[in-house]
Amino acid sequence: MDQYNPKIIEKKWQEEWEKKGLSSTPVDATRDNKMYVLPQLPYPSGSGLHAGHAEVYAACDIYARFLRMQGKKVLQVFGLDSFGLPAENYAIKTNVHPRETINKAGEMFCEQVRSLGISVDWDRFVRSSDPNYYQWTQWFFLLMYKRGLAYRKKQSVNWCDSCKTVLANEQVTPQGMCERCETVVIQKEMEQWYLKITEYAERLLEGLDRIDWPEETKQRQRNWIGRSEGAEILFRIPCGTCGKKPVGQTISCADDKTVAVFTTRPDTIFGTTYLVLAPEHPFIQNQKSKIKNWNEVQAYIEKTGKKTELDRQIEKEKTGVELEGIQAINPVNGEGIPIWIADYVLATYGTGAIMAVPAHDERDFAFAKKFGLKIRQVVDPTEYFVAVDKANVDFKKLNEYRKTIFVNEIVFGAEGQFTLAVRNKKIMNKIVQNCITRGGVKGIYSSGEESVQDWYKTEEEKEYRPFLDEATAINSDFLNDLETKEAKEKIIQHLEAERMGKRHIQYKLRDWSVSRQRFWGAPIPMIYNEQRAKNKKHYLFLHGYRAHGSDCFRSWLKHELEKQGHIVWAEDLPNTDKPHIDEQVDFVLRTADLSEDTVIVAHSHGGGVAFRLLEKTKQKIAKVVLVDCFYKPEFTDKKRPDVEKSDTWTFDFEKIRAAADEFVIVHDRDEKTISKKQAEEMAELLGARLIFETPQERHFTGAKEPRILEESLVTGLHPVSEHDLPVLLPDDVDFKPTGQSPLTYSEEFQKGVEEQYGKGWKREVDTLDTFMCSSWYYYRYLDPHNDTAFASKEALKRWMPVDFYLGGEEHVNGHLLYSRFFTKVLYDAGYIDFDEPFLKHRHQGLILGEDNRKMSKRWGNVINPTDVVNTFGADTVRMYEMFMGPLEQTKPWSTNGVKGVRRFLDKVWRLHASVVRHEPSDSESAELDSLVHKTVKKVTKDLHAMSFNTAIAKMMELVNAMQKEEKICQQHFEFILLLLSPFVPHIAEELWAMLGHTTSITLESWPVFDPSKIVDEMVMLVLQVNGKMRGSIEVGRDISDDDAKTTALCHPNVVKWLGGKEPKKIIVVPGKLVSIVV
RNA sequence: GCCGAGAUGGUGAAGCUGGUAAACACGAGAGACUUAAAAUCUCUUGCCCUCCAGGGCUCGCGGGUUCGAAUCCCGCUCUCGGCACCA
Repeated sequence: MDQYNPKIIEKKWQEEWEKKGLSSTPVDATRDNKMYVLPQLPYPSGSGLHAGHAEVYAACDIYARFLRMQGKKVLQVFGLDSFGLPAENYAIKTNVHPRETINKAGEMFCEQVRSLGISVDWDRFVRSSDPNYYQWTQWFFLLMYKRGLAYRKKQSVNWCDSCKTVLANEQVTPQGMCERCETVVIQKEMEQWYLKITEYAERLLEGLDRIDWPEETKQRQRNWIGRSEGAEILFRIPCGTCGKKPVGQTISCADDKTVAVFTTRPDTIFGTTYLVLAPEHPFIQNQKSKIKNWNEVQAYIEKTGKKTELDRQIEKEKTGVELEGIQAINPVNGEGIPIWIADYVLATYGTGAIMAVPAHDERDFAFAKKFGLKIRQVVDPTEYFVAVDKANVDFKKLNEYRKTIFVNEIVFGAEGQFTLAVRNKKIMNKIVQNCITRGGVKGIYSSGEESVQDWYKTEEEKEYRPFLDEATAINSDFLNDLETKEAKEKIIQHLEAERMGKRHIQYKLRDWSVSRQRFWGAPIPMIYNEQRAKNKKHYLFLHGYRAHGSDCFRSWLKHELEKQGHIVWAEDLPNTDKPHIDEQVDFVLRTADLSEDTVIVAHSHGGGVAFRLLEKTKQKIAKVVLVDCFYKPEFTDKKRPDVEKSDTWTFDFEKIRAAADEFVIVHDRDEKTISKKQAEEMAELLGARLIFETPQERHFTGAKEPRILEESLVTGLHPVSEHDLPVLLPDDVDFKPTGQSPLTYSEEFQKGVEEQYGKGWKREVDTLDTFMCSSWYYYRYLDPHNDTAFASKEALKRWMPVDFYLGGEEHVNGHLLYSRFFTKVLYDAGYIDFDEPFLKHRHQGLILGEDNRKMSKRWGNVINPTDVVNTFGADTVRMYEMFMGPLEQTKPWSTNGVKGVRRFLDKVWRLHASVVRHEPSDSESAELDSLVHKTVKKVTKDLHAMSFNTAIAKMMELVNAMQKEEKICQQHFEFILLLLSPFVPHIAEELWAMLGHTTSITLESWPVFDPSKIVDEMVMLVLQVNGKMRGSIEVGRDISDDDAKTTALCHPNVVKWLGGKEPKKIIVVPGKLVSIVV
């Protein structure tokens, strides 16, 4: 017989499988029998496949093959994440087009992956840089835009000066470096596209509880999202000239300003002794004229602005400058307090301003101490002590308490004596009642008492440190004596009633910046018209039922817009109490002019007026913003007796749609009168951008809503029509980085845009972050050739969600979070009926070099899996990587280990020579028969649990046992081949064929064990005397407990160790042991 | 500083809801086959005392619960990962 030669058989079977289409996706999959196995999308780097990739593909493939044999309909596909920086950087160096580089690298990568023998459906292969792929990446961007989740904003961003691009927060290392090139990242003010992932913060948190992911990974996402509960509180800054002092809501002077702060401890507001603003806070520039030490302030702002993230970390000493000449008023007691700016307050978190409570916050304390600011305690820092005997404490209960509350435990004094120190008198009493038994309490003291002070505080500790715990409020007026929890509740209610603050939940998560000033990515499918954006606009405000031109947000907005030089028309419409839209439209047409720079802002009932107006006019206008509008009255006549009947509200939406460049619908998320559904319908009719918002006041009835109006009033910006996708990457591009997007200089790129959209319109020249490509690729696998949708409804329903996803830990707060976000957006938009993409997710462990260091060219310890495939065979590589240790664990490579696995496969090969055709009972021991069935059981269980290493160990055990037999029956050999086939498909297939089979082993069913054969007739009973093992006996499986006891007591070793004493107690664990206590 | 994961032979690691710690593999040692080497096969291999028999010790450290703890509880040490002036 021939030698085992993987080089020949592996190639042979790979071709055979492909020819027969054995890895094609089954057509008869249903939601119940399907399994979607997903290896993470790789970037095909020039260095090719590395050991970690091989681990992922091997593990997924073993699992997929196993599932197929179990009758599941498996989808397994492979693709490439082929947009991105490395190819572009290479292009800059060599002037070779990135498409060429990446296609070449991709082909090589695919070749390497194929050589591992993985059973993926190659017909569904996708590449994110192919136009029929990125067309849909662009489609997702438009979906986000239409739903108000994509917006453009100028703000400070992470800039890598070497890559010449903006980076997402997720792409900046903790040291403040660019993830890719390790250049120090700087902050730069730039206009950028963002995706509003923050909108989904709460749902991204909530969804984590429903998915099977590593607990650690979920925790990391929770931390990254960073939810804190607290309050936003308004502090008034009086004008300083009129001399009046505002208290709470009372407005003393029209020139008073307010600054909002966020705090998680609103209960400590009476301890606020100063405010601190971030140096970038816009309020500061606003107050330039009033700040007496402006030069000093400005110098400080400049100095801190130049600091990099890194500098900020190194510098621990607090710095800051007081804003002289102004002060803030504490809304709860009217006290005037100083305002400082300092860079320990971050502009990007909360409101960029804090109320400083130095007595109860370490950072504020350090700052106050340095600058000599007042410190006022408002939470009682007293510790209460209970002196007791250790023996009298019920530690179990005490530990229960310690899980939830602050209990300090200090041992001191004579032996066995100690005290409990508790921060809170009520809780202390509870502990005394519940946790201290028998002898009871020797005494109760508080830290105020002199005798106690020496017990627990050294001289050094007696000095005040900020006390951060939750306890009882003091020096706090109406909050006094309340516990922190109650005090928080009360102060929030108070502030809300006074309109000086509100409950607020703050997240650390920030919106995802997706623009890149790079060439090799999907173009952002937007067009802009600079002139239109700059033009002075003519705003037309159309108010609602029973309202006036100056009502709700409009008076504030009018003021703002006029300040910017725009013209605002905001007249009262006739008959606001009994509105008729035709009459109102006539009035508008008589008194206002429409032009191509007109923007209509309509509220509520005003929407009807806007629609009729657009029907009647021939003038095309720039934009229509519909705030909480409706296009047909939904309420009954009883509720709104004076509003026209719905039959007069019929509109020609085609005409309306043609009358304006763009429509935006802003809708109160919680609005009851006008349903969300109507807003969605209207958006569909108008092709409008739909932004759901939580206004500060219901139905946008009064408060300023700057964020949303800023975003919805923008003009000169358009999405590319869906039918015009993809926006193709042009070829005439100079890659050299200039800080401007390379697409800026492409003529080809802008060709035809003006013809189609009008003069002055141009394409957006930035490209999308590659993470956008990889946020949805698992949907494209379902239906990769579809050119009418990213995937058909039918395919989505059949295959999603992903049943098993294997990928790297480095993507926890990037790719994995973004993918969940995309999926939730698709769910909201009605494309899918689930909102978590990956049901079960695991990370492969990092594979280290043989020297236990990270594989790196620098150490010369890189293992190229393809080399190993060439020397030992793909089967060996697959099996070795699984045998190294648990899938999720970091583990070092060992060439000797590889040899060991190859040795094992050689052994299996040689086993074939001993195979004879007969029944198991004819020649072999019953033990081997039993071991075969036990192995089937164990391997099946381990594969379900992804414990590949132990499954392999068990199979090795079986093979070792088989090897000792002179002859083995064919049936047994087939069992082991079937078990091995997911791991080492090539050799299994070859041996299977050598047995005379003409069909592929991959089409066989997974073996089933016979439960009667895995039960041993005789079992070992372990004998213990006083908990120590003293011997063992072999007994029948069905021995009774009494018989077991009797037999055990007769055992010579037991007799010896009993030493003639009478057993006090005998414990029998059936089938396992007898434990005798004397 | 905060959050998380982990620590078992010379090495990678097994060890189920507490019940013979070290399965499987690597490495090492001895032997068989061979002129020799490679390959293969057999045996030994946690540590200590001992010719053997046998005994003692051992899962990072210290306690506790239990007839019995690698496993459960408490405290500590160290290693690795994440976050970090997030109010």
